[in-house]
Amino acid sequence: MTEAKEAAPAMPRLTGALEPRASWPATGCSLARAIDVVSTRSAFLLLREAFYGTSRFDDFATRAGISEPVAAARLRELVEAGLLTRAEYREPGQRARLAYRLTEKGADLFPALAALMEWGDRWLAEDGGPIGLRHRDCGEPVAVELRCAAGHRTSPGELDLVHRRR
Amino acid sequence: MTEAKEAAPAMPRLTGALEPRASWPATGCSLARAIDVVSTRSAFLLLREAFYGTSRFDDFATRAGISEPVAAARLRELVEAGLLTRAEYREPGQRARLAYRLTEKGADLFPALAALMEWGDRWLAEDGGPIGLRHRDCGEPVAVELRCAAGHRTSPGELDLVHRRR
DNA sequence: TAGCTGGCTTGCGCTGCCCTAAGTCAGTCC
DNA sequence: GGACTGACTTAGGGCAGCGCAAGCCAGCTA
Repeated sequence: MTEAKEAAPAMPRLTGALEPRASWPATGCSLARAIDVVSTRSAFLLLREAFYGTSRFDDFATRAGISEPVAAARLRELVEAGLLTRAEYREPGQRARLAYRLTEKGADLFPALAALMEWGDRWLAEDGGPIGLRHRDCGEPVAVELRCAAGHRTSPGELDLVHRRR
Repeated sequence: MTEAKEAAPAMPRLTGALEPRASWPATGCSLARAIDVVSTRSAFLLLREAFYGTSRFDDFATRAGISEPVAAARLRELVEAGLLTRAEYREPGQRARLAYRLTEKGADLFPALAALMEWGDRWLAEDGGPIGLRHRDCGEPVAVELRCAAGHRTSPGELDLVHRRR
């Protein structure tokens, strides 16, 4: 809540057929499609728990802090969307249970969740947030970065948006 | 919809006070807080347009493909949350208009949106998605990466989750 | 002064997300 | 064979997000 003397952050630049913005519709936008898959708060929280290693129905509901009907509905949707799989497993002397596990498609959302969490740590938490990521091999903190294929670390202002051939 | 012979992707590991997961609640989770700020589809789409350089009310509504009442409500919320600012500007001979611009806080969400878009490109688009990011200086494509402070590129399976001192 | 335009607001009704509370059902444990 | 547990489903109701269709107002243009 400091006084905003905003220095208008630099943004990506539209290039080629994308310029001006008014000349094209955003149909087929991959961001919109991604949001259609994980739009709800409950879906995000269930995925968070999946990344924390949760696999059982009741654990998902209580740890994500959502009701069982919502957990059931959302887990079903995430399975249908291919982000989770249900696998039967049986501990000795126990009856068969269902475990929900991330598929490769679901696991590949990790950077997006990590980026959101990092933003929340930076802008919404008083103390930097309760949970951090560390590289196991070297113990250093891990952050989300935008890098080009040549290895340069980039900021949004250094980027061009390009229209891919279709 | 291929047959799932999933090889269970490696996930981050809980360490220290975070292990086992059942021993702590996720109160104060930065991901949950971030989602509370930008939970709705319309908020994401408006932010997308802000990153594309849109600044006027009508343009936001039509380019994001949402109705004006929703655009008005969501823009107001995003301003209140500090992601956008309203600035009056006047072109010569025109009356004053309002421009919505990203604040530093809003602009800092770019990696998260880029990560979601990248995921959508990879898993939901047939052809890799309509829009790509390039590094202006070298022309190389840009991707979201998880890197530790020592510069190592990491995958989720190489990460530890740690509890930050409070 | 009358019209036009940008930037909204208001009033509807629909749908979807979410909650609580209660019920179901299969398999184990005692 | 009765209780228990995990994994759900069903029922009922509230509220939020959304679209459509109007309406409103300030300032500029004619």
